[in-house]
Amino acid sequence: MPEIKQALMPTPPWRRTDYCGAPRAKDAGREVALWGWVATRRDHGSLIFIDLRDREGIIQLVFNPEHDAAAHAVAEAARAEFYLAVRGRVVRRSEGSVNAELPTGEIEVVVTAAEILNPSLPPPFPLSGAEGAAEEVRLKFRYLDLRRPEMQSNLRRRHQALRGARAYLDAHGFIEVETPILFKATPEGARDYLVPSRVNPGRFYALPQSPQLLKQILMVGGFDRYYQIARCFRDEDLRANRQPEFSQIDIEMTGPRPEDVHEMAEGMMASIYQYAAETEIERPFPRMRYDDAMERYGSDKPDLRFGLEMRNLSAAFAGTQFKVFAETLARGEQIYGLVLPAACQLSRRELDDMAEGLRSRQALGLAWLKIAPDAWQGPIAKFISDQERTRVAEIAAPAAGDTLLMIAGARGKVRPALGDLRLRLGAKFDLIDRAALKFLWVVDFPLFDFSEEEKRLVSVNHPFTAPHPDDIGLLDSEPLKARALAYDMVLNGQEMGGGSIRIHNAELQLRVFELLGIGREEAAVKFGFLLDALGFGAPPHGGIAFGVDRIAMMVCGTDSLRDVMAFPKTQKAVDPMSGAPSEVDPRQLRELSIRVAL
RNA sequence: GGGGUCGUAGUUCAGCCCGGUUAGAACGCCGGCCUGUCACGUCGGAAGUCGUGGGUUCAAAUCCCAUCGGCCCCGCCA
Repeated sequence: MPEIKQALMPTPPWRRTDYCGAPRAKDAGREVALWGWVATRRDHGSLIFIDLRDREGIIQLVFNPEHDAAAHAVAEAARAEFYLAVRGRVVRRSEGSVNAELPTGEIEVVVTAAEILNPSLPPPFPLSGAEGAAEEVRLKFRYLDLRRPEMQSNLRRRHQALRGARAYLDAHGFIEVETPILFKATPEGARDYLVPSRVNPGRFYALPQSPQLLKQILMVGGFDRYYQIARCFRDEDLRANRQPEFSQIDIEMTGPRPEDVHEMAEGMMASIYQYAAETEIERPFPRMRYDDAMERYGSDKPDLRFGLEMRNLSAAFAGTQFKVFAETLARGEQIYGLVLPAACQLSRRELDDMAEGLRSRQALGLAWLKIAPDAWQGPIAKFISDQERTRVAEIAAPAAGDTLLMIAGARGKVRPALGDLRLRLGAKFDLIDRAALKFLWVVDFPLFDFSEEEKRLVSVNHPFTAPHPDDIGLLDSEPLKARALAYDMVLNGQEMGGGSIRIHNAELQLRVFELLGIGREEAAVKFGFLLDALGFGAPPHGGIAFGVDRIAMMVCGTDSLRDVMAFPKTQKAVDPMSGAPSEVDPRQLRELSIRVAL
């Protein structure tokens, strides 16, 4: 079997001159040598066509037994996903046999020599055509999945996005510095992945959740402008857009104001979109205060691709006869509503389902009114006075045929709930402009939130975030009212990145730790190196970090992170291809002084 | 930890409600024929622990319970 002999050879019998996807009509007459996988094979008995595929595309090969019997024999033996080397001449296809679907469709290669460099088992799922195959199978045979043009294109766009980021950052004086993967466990934030230290029995490294502290220390270390495409690890449950390990474009600058970070980040994002999508994006991005985002969209990452803005209707219902609203207001709670335009009609059933969902999940009531010119309609219409209608109309301006949806309850619950409803309605009625790129900055985040679980203040961002200069006085009196110098970049309702100006003064940092319930001693043990560093002339600094995977999802237009990562894990954080995580040899555990208690 | 949903040839799915002979289809695979196809065509063939375990029943892919796994979501996570 001549094909087996060639398959044992470590290198191909001839060099490649072109990628399969490269030749065009102008190459007619050229002798080319190609390597690639058999995408499809059409055997006419004597004449055989093979579509050969590599990363650049697909080209049609013609095997005619009258030209070369040996090459033809190879084509006869070849099957899907065999890796072939061929030589031949590029020829123009005859009129009428041109394939307009293929970029190479005006030409074909008449093969004069062919070798099977390696045969293939029949692929366990079809690589062309349908998206059909179950994700588990795709992940198990990821090397085959990655050959698919769609995955090839996604990972290349991701590569281009990173090129765009690097090009911009390089041009603006940022220095790429690598930081350790074996780092120190941190008490705040997500669960850490731990790595035992063999030479220090009983001690553990943690994989970094982000290089946050290290990049701050690089500022103290004088690098002035730093960036890194950093791998980050968080041991939390997975989602369609969340993997346990992911990448960030991590950036830190000495001495910026928030606006300086914004300008830089917008420039970088523009560069990313140029490289990865050949798209110009509009700058500067609008800015929205956190309070406004919550008030109008019920979210700290509002999707501005459609309207359906929320309004606080509490004032309109002061003194109302409608018992539920009256009780809500008496408790000091709020009524928020949004107007669904006449074009979007919800059936009674749909409204009831929505109401039921809100009641069971969040213990919130949904009320609705259909707007008719005179009398509004709905189960609660009879409780609504003329005066209330007038006042609601002033605030929310509904038109005839519209539906007014209202949720009553504590502000902290109502706004996100209505915001969530807004998103579902936007999707349901297809109000979202798919082509739009709606960037914005959300600014003036609160510095702290109160954790009901832990009965203490927690950082909204992280404990190193600087308070707004106007609010430093509030730290002592009303810390929950203090704003942070923090900002998120949001695109189409997705958080692309977030950052802040950091605390660069050890005293202020200790004060913030204290408010978070971290005493001086604990701070010294856990963050001593940071506090020490801040004590040696640490310059003011701040920065931002972007989710590379989410950026890749946006430029590829996919909903699943797994489509833009080469080797993602399943929801159970398993890699079906390698079988990780796996059990290990008892000897390895002994060396690490680890005993497993299940 | 919780909710939803799916699991049947290599793949995608039908059959399941309403239990009843040999569990079907398409694609793929194997073999034959075919010199202009491009999802080639055409003739024939092989291929299934119905996720796993238990239960109900004369009889289970089908009904019940448990369990494992994929996906989506809540919690968790910036």
